Amino acid sequence: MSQTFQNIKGTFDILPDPYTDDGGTRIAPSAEWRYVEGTIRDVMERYNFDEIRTPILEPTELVARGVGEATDIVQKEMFAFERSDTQYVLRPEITAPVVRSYLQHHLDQRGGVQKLFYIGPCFRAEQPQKGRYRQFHQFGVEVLGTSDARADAETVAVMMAIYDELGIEDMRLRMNTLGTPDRRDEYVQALRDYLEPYTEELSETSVRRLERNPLRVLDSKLDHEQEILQDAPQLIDYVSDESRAHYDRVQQLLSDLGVAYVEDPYLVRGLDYYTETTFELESPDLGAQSALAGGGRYDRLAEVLGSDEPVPAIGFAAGMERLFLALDAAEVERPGLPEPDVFIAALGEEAEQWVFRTTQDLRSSGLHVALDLKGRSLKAQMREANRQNADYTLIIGGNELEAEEATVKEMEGGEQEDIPFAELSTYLLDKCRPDRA
RNA sequence: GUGGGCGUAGCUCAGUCGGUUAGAGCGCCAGGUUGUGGUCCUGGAGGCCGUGGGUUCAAAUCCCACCGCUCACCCCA
Repeated sequence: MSQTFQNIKGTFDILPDPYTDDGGTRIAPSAEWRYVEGTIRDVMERYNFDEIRTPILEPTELVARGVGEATDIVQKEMFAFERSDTQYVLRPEITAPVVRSYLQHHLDQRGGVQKLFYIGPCFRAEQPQKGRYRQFHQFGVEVLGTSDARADAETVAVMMAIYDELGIEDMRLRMNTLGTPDRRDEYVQALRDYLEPYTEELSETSVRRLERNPLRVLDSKLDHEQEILQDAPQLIDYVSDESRAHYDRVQQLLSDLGVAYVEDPYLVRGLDYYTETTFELESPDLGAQSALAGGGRYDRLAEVLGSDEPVPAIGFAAGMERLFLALDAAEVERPGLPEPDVFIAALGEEAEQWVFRTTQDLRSSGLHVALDLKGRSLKAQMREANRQNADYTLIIGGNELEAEEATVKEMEGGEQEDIPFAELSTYLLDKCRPDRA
């Protein structure tokens, strides 16, 4: 290999053409990213979400609080650094930044409920492995300023709509409620009491979790632990009547919308500011990395971030890389490179000059026009036109300049006709872009 | 941090009981009469065989070290 630079480990370049990275993952071409992002934006717009863009750089403290001091993310998996006594972090997720922005700019004063969506890169410092990058890309929404069950339902609905719109069908939506922190404490106590006698049989991980983050024990993937958990107390039996009613309402709304889901009492989140509804979307096609998106209510986060007033809120976050895996698995058709309407081939210096100028004119009129920039032979220019899949190729040489007519070749069939220079743009627009003609 | 795998052309990969000038397919470039693409034919460019050291008459091939990449474990917003 040569001595040039390499991209940072765990990052990847998005190129005009698709390729396979060293880990064997297909990296989608830029046109596909554009298409997918465009579709996400379209659906978001239809659901009346407004875009928010926050900096990639945030104060470390914001993320530490927003994600939870005790979590591994904050402990060791963030890109954090110091400069002139300020602690910076490359954001590992976008919920805390959005809430920060909401509070900072008093977005509640825009009136009504704030329905925001975002899409952009995030960072983790963890060891990269297959499909898990240090720079990855997320999209999601945050609905701030209401605890109404309809906000929960709309959040789930817009998430589902995006995957539907993109043509991903094999999905499973799991839902649960966490209730409120006070009731959860009671539940955690009950869970601890229940698991106490089994301590010997639990894995190291689970014992550690039982200490630090007891709800996550429910996440265990070990069969024998799942057996133990079979008869464990259920969170749902501990939540308040209000929480229960909220959850029922959310479920009813989703059913009304025709959104299918399964209840999963073991779907949990560890931190206190997560409340009430929680959900996760997974695709069985993806094996181990099946989670496409997840979210839930975080009615206490704003206060954790310093707000005097609580800001009830719910959102979801989803990974772009995962989404592409799902699109690949589902063999969903995506657009390729944009192809030129017209390639203009020039023969000789005089023609080159005319072509260069005319190219600009045709572009101004709305056509996608390509030309040779290397002074190559006509044959090479034709080859190039073919490679780029141009619909038409114009051939301009001495004869054409003399007659003031372009030789216009329709590439698929190969027929040629002469079109007077004066009529060129009308002719081509009519053929290639009837909507703009 | 721990364990495994892999580094040969732009890409995918052959080639290792050590032995002429290191190969294929694809891609790229150029020709196959004057100014015409795709298919076909011909030719060409492009490699410090990851780096450094060692063994040997001789190393892509054997040995050692290093570097890089990668997968898995841990963890997962």
